[in-house]
Amino acid sequence: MKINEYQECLYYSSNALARIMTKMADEEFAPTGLAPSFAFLLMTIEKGNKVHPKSISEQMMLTPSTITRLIEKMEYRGLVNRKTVGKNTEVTLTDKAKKLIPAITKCWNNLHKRYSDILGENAGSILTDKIYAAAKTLAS
Amino acid sequence: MKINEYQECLYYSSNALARIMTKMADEEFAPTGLAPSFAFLLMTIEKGNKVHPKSISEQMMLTPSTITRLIEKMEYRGLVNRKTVGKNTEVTLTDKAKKLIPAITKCWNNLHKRYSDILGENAGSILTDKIYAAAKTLAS
DNA sequence: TTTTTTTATTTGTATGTACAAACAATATTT
DNA sequence: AAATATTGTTTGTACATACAAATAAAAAAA
Repeated sequence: MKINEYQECLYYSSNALARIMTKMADEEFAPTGLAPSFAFLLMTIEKGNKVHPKSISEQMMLTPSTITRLIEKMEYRGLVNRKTVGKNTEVTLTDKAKKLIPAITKCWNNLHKRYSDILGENAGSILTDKIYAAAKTLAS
Repeated sequence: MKINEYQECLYYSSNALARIMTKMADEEFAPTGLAPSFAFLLMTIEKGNKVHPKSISEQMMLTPSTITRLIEKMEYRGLVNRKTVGKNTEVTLTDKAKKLIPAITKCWNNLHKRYSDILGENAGSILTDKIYAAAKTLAS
């Protein structure tokens, strides 16, 4: 089966949407002073206990090296701590970061509201599900 | 409406899918020696005439500055020519690039086949449509 | 117990993309 | 015609992400 137009290409469309969503997320998370991936990192650490880069990487669907880089920066900003235990690294939130969590959650909800208002709550939710399912399927 | 999991977030899901698709596209376009965005740039120029960065930027849904950067690199590699006409820039393919077009098209079809085989031809196509539509809606 | 393999993490380096500002040309208003 | 605004393009700079290689620890096999 041949394709003729970009919009019929999943590489093209998914990247286009991702860029738009990233911009929107940048704007919505701006009040926290964090780019969205950092906010997600903090949320991921907050959610779990005994949080290691490997598991963060799986949850966030980013490579381990990217996680290391994110953690480095958050450590530098005094938002996470790192403790090496054998070959593992345990990552925890600092108090400063814990205080940020409510603001992050709020921004996250605002982001959700912003695109839901445009796409429709239901349509947005279904689309998100389908995209996630496709990502999972294609990743394996 | 509150969300609790990443997979319910369109920013998260769309970026996850985009990363996977980018990797897949990198692999499929590798035989051409071009990263997918360069291949798309060449296809865009080939499709039109009197091709200016502005219109390329609209078709590819990338910013003008990104297009300038892509063009620069392709010019350096002898694949496109640039001619300044007033405040506009006319971009054209070199013969070397024209000879590449069939291989690019082939890779593009391979990419399409690869994810269609996993997602199903129809499901993939519908998903792509919906993603594209959402991108367009959110961009305006 | 030594050797080999696997796993987790980090480091060096590269790339795609964007924003903001600069520049340059055209169009509009006065 | 001069002044102003708009438009198209490029440049300086920054950032998120990844790959491949290096390191280090743990697990499995010999």
